[in-house]
Amino acid sequence: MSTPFYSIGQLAKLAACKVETIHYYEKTGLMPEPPRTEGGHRSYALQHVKRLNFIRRSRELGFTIEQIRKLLRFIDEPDHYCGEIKAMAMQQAREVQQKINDLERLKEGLNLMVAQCKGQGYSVDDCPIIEALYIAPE
Amino acid sequence: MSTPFYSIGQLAKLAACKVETIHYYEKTGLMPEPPRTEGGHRSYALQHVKRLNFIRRSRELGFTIEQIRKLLRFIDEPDHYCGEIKAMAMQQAREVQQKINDLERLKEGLNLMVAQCKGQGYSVDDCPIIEALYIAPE
DNA sequence: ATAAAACCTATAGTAACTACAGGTTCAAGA
DNA sequence: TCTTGAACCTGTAGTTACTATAGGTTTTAT
Repeated sequence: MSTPFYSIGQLAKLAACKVETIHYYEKTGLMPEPPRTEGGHRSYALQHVKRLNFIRRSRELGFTIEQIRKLLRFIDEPDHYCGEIKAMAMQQAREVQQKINDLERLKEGLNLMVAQCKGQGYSVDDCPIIEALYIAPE
Repeated sequence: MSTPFYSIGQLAKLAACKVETIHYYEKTGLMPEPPRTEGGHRSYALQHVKRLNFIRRSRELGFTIEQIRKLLRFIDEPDHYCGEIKAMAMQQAREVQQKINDLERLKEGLNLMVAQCKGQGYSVDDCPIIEALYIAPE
């Protein structure tokens, strides 16, 4: 079996993120400062791979760094309970729904404009898209 | 009737954006450098109100500054035709749809986690949300 | 005339990274 | 063992679209 230590490049591959991002997470305290080799290279263990995966997947779900910091505190301190984490996930789901609603309205507006636009061959002066955006005050 | 000149503060109110944002748009070339008063204050006319409204509404529809710069070039140069603008609006609609799809998947993931979580009273060790995020390699 | 509100410029800060520059260490082949 | 190239190191600057602050000047209203 191989030793359970990973270079930062290996960690990056295992958790599907970039080396620079790991540096950044370390600087901002999401990832711990790992032990180093003689020469000063970072040396990671399996727990780091797990933690970084957690961070990446949380980012993919739209959590901000600050929210993830909070989630990690819940995990790091063993006296916290699941309720707080559930509440955060529910809140996050609500925010995502809100964003979806906004984008749906936005899409409506765009489609309306596109439908009305005669397209090629007509000058910008007659373009209803421009019209729609260029609302003159009074 | 009043003179058709507006201070930057009045312009900001008429186009529903902040004074600092107008400064920023000027620096980055979206808004032109307007004439000044004796004392050096910016003096705007109706065309500026229209242009700033155009920019704001385009931003609300999710266009980036670079895209708006392009749209404004189409408008500023009288030899362009509506087709290019229609194409940009359609492309934008496609991108918005893509974002909506991504967020829908994300919401699914969150709701699944929330549904499985027993909540209050259970320790973090048993939490399926943590479980779902903390995917161990190997 | 005076004082408050609005304006001016320039710089730094925000989120979450990404991309250098210029140097050091590690791993593999000859 | 030596060498070379890949991977690593630190630190700083750039990205997007603004927002905020500081410290000073002009305008406007009383």
